[in-house]
Amino acid sequence: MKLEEEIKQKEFKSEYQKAILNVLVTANWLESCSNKTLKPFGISSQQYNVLRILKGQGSNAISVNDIMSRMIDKMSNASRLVEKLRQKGLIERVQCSADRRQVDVKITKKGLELLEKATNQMNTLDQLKSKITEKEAQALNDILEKMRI
Amino acid sequence: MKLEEEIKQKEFKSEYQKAILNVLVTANWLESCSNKTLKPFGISSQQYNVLRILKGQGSNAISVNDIMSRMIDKMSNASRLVEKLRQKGLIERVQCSADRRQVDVKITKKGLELLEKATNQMNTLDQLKSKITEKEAQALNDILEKMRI
DNA sequence: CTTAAATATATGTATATACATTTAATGTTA
DNA sequence: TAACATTAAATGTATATACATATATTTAAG
Repeated sequence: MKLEEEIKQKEFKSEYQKAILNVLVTANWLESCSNKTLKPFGISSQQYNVLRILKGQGSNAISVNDIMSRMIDKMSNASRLVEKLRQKGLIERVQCSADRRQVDVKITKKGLELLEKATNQMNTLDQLKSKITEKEAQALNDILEKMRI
Repeated sequence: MKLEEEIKQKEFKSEYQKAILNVLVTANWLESCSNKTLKPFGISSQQYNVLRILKGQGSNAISVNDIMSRMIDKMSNASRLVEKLRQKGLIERVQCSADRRQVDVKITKKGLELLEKATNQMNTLDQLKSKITEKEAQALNDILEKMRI
């Protein structure tokens, strides 16, 4: 969908200004799609992100700090997200014996099951394949990574 | 900055999955830059966005609904944002006489002044020009708009 | 060993989002 | 015109973010 329609603005200063707005609008749109899909599972997209990070660690527990550094959304309240997931029984928290400041976090069986079901419903990725080519996806990645220098 | 470093993930399913993550990470990064710049002015990036929308209307007042439809971030609480801006004296709110459900919102002189100062500090745009070419910006816009179909 | 610095996590506060619901005003239609 | 639907805005609740600060623990320096 055209940016012009999306935010009802007719003119832009430059392609650069459009680029910034387009990135923001697209991220918002993606986030909103995810949240809609995840709602029936009772988790937010941030909580989903944490579960995926934990699954990526296999059976290894990782610290809250590690989770933070792997999150898409900037830091800060990983510990609160982890606590929410614990309350739902989707993760386990154990104080690390080697370093008692640290908390080892691990996904539970229940968490893995929910994650799998949710991931099956997350079809943004498959849909994307029908919208842009692989070359376009690559170009997008290159340009976005240049932006963030 | 490479996505791999940004979220400490070594492998991705596909360029498509990377694309989605890259958009989210970049938006987050942009948002965070804006917030840092705006902090000294005492407004959030959402409030800044509202002020820009109002400035775009020149001396015309527009409704809360109009503001909502022009916002980058999805709807919902435009009325609360407007209230915050009113408390700071940056906008004015007048009940519309033609339709008493509506509220006409207009930026104040103080709001315009703050907006101008803040905009001068928002150098993301200028910085972007040194990072990607205009063609790349165009390509980015095309691809992102295809994504959102 | 003791004190100071650094680290890991948690918490407090203000702000924002999402979604549902409410309230008031306006439109529509039988 | 009365009844119902629609619209504009506001509000309630749960969740998330940003930033600062607090607490506990570990590391480093003297």
